[in-house]
Amino acid sequence: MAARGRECSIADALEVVGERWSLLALREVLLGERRFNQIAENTGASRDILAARLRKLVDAGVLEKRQYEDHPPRFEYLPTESAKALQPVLLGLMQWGDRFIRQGPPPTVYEHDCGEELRVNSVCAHCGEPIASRGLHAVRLGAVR
Amino acid sequence: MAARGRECSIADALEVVGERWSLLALREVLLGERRFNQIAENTGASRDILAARLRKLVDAGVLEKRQYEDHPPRFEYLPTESAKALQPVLLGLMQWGDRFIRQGPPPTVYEHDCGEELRVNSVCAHCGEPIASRGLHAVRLGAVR
DNA sequence: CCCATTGGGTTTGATAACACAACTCACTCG
DNA sequence: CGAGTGAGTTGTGTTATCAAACCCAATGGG
Repeated sequence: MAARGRECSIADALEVVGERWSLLALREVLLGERRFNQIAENTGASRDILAARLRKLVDAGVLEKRQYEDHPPRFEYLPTESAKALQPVLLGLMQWGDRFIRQGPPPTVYEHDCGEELRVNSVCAHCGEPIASRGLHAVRLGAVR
Repeated sequence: MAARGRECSIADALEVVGERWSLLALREVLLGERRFNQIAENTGASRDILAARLRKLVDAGVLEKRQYEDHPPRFEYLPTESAKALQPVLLGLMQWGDRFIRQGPPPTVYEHDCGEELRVNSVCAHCGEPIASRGLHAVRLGAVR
């Protein structure tokens, strides 16, 4: 698709999860939904598009499609390591939506195993300091094609 | 648009930044690009779509459009607090792309003010532990409309 | 003066993505 | 036998996206 523009892993990531419904389908799988009909209902995606998106996510290794019944054939979608690694991004997006887009209280609340309501903090893996826009700068950039 | 599906801030967030080019335009603004032509070239977006996306981001309060010259009128796009708050999400997406989608070395590298190459860690704001998929569970969910 | 260039878009016409409902297939259950 | 479930696919429109061309105001060079 987009063969132009800056070479960038954000762009690459969006090739896989950047289409409408992809991230919402992923949200449902990470919430524990595994079946096509449930994912369709909970996201609101139309069935044909959802089928295409799930196929793409499976092809990209984000989901695993597993047959859990032979007669009749029935399938479920499971999160891979790749999907689980994306969960903090989803949570970050959710928190951003809670704060800057939504009006009213957050519709979805998570609890961390420490017992408290979850709020995600993004910190530098080296020094542990929270990441702020002005505390970082790009030292190498992808070339613009 | 999507009036159906689970009530969810991820879905709300995607209404604003979920379309193709929105996040890439935001990436450029956060990298310091401010002018329409530069953003168009660096993302690869076509000019009409980019104009629509930028308008939407401005309307949603993610970017600020400022006139920096009167004759002829010239504009620049600046990141608001909302945009800056989204940067950790962008970085998370970039890191995920680096690790699970890309082959080869990361095209873009950031440095944190602590002097080290930036890697983002998502931790629980309360206990400071890294967030793993199995260390959390939803305690309240948005209703499915 | 005349022409090209820059900046910031809008218009146009073709192509691709999407939405919605209906349909299929392979069963199971009452 | 008929209804229901699960997991899609097919058919038919509508909408969005794309690339290229165009517009306008000003500025710079010959």
